[in-house]
Amino acid sequence: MLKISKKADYALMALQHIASVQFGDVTPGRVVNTKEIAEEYNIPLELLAKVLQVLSKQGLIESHNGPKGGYLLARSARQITIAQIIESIEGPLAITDCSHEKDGDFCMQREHCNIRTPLLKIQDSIYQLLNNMTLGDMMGGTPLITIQSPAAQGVER
Amino acid sequence: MLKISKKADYALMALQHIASVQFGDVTPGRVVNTKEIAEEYNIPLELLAKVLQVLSKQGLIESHNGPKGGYLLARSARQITIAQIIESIEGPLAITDCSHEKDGDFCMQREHCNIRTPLLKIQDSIYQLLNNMTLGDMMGGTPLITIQSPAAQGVER
DNA sequence: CTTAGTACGACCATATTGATCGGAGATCAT
DNA sequence: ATGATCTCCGATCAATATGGTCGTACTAAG
Repeated sequence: MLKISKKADYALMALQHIASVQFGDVTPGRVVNTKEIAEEYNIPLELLAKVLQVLSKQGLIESHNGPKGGYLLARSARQITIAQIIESIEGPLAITDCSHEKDGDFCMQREHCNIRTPLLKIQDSIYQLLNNMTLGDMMGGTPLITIQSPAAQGVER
Repeated sequence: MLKISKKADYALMALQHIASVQFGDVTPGRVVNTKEIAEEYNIPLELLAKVLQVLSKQGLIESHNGPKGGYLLARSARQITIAQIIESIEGPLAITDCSHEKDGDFCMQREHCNIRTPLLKIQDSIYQLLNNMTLGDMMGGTPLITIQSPAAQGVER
């Protein structure tokens, strides 16, 4: 059903939370630890920890060790796109198996496959969609998302 | 990774094939049986059969029993959208679990969930994308996707 | 040097999906 | 009518992905 995984969900929630604390009015610049997020959103602590580790390794957030430690956004919320977040957790967007096939690495039906090209177009459109929306947009502040999907420029129907 | 299932893949291939036979130059109007499609695209016969049965039950194709039997599109290729095909097989498009929650049927983190609204916007955009492309578009060699700039206007929190 | 936190890797349980098997019911040709 | 060919339908199995857990090591602040 084209679902995104729970881990990715958790990643989005966590990043939204971190961003809102970091740029919020109350305690701006404060680091946020795993436990705080887990409790706020009822996310299993250990699982969330792993998600945050991945995000950290991917360079979306910075980790600070030790007591009083926690996580911080690595860049501005406007510079983190939804696509980046989801791909950090789930790997490259691939609507269909043959999306990133190298030469000589075909699926069984590739030979006469008639749907690869259109599917890749669709995939590209979805990617544009996700990549044109940032964490900043998600937070309400000033929602400026502009989607001009390139794949969409086709003829009208 | 936002992947669509193999069954849905098969459904798309099969429908594309049926459509191209039905409206092709060679033997227009001919019915197509399961075996022919399975062999052409290297799809496991039994699995494809089940997929076609579902498509038939969903009213996308008509089945004709007995020898010389097979399948026909139930309507014109331009009236069958990619969204309809995929949803026939995979059920309603749901990018996230809470997409179609009824009242009182919350996910654990719904209470403080901060990402539901933006995700629903994204989902809607993807749906538009899939619903604006038809089987007919897929065949014409020039797939014309039309997105009407969707999602993220005014994500309020 | 103790404590509170992250980092990391191995691990299990369950759900989903892909795929298979067996038979029942139609339909057409002969 | 009868058999061959086809769809129809339900049950089942295997593989994979996913969600979730555990234990331990490492780091930094007090």
